[in-house]
Amino acid sequence: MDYSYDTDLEELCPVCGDKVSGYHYGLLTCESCKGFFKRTVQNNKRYTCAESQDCNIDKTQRKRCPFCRFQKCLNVGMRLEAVRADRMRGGRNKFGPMYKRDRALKQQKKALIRASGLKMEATPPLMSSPQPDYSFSTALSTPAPKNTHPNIGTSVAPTDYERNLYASSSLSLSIPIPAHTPLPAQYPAYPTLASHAIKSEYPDHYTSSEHYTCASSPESVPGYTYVDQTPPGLTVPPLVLEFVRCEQDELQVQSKISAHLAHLQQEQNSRSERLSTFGLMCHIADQTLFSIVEWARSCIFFKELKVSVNTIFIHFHLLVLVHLVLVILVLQLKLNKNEICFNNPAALLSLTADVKLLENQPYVESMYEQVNAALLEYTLCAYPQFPDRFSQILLRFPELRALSTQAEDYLCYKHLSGEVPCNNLLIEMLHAKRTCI
DNA sequence: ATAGCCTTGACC
DNA sequence: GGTCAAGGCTAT
Repeated sequence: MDYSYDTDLEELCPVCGDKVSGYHYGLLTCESCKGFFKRTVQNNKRYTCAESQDCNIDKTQRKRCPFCRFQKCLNVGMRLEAVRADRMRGGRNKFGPMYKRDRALKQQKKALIRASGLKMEATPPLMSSPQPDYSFSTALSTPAPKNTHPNIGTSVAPTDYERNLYASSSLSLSIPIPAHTPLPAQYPAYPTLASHAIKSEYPDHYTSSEHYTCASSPESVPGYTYVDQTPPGLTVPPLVLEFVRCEQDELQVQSKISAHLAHLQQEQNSRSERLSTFGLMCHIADQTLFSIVEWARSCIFFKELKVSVNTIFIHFHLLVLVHLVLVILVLQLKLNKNEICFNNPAALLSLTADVKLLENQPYVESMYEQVNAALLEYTLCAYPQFPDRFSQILLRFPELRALSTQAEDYLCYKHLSGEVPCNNLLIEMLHAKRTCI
């Protein structure tokens, strides 16, 4: 296996693909995009796009359209609030711990992949499949998903980006999904620094308003403080490795959610009829849904599934709920990062048991078995002192499903009483599922 | 206006 | 005292 691509990819600026020079305004970017972002925010610049606001931003073309470049900066998660209103130089900001943690996670991931790569060269994978045609090694013959930065090479406004998730030719839904709640065509009219509408780093009293800290502030990432350490000398099953590999960049997911929340907050402040807390949560759940769809698009299982993936997407709203419940699981069971990787595939595959019209049932079943086998192998190796860890984890899935069903019913009820925001994707998927099954 | 290099300063 | 992300400076 060739891991150099993954390693190299982490060195690329998510905005233009140039060489990364360090963490700037919330994430790893190149020096030029750092400067561009700083100039734009500090000088409160306004740009317009001469084309259709979807210009491609790469190293050679980044100068051509500052509008789309700035839009992309925001889309990938660069933080307005990291630009200092008082222009104070030097020192450290509140993102310090987040950078540190991200670095540690990247290091862990790299070490895990490298160590397993060396091991796999020496010894063949332990796993065997009852149906060789569907075995993981076969699946891997397709290029493994390597792009952890789905936005690279594209410059899309949130609306376009979200629409693109469903317009993809290979993975589009067979059911019509109406356009998502429209976000402004212009890039979010970010508040001016002078107005202090953005919580700035300094002086610290701006922090009295918690509007822009939300869930993604470095000190509040509940549940996702993984209890990791893969024991030295452990042979990690290739499937686990694959999940670790196709996991999305956590910092970017956080940044995107944060940017979305900031945007919602701004909308809340400007619109006359404000959303209820429940309405806001629906928006946030939608955002999570996009993350999961993104994950699925890069996951080997779904690349292989091809046709029946449409059916499975319909179940994604359940996964959003599963995700929320997972936070509780993490706290209760102290799952480590490698086990967390099983959440999406395992939960998803177990949920597909409900799908009556699954076109490729044997493949799904085979994958489900492989996911379980890999998890079993991993838990036995990593926790020999807790032989029932595997069954403990597995036992939680019925609970998750039960909770998902409850949440689904609640969502339906809320929908019927008109409390779900228009064009909510969760609802659309719920409808699609009911008409499909 | 851009982007590469320089200076600064809180935190380890 | 070293690190490294802030802001600053300045050729292009």
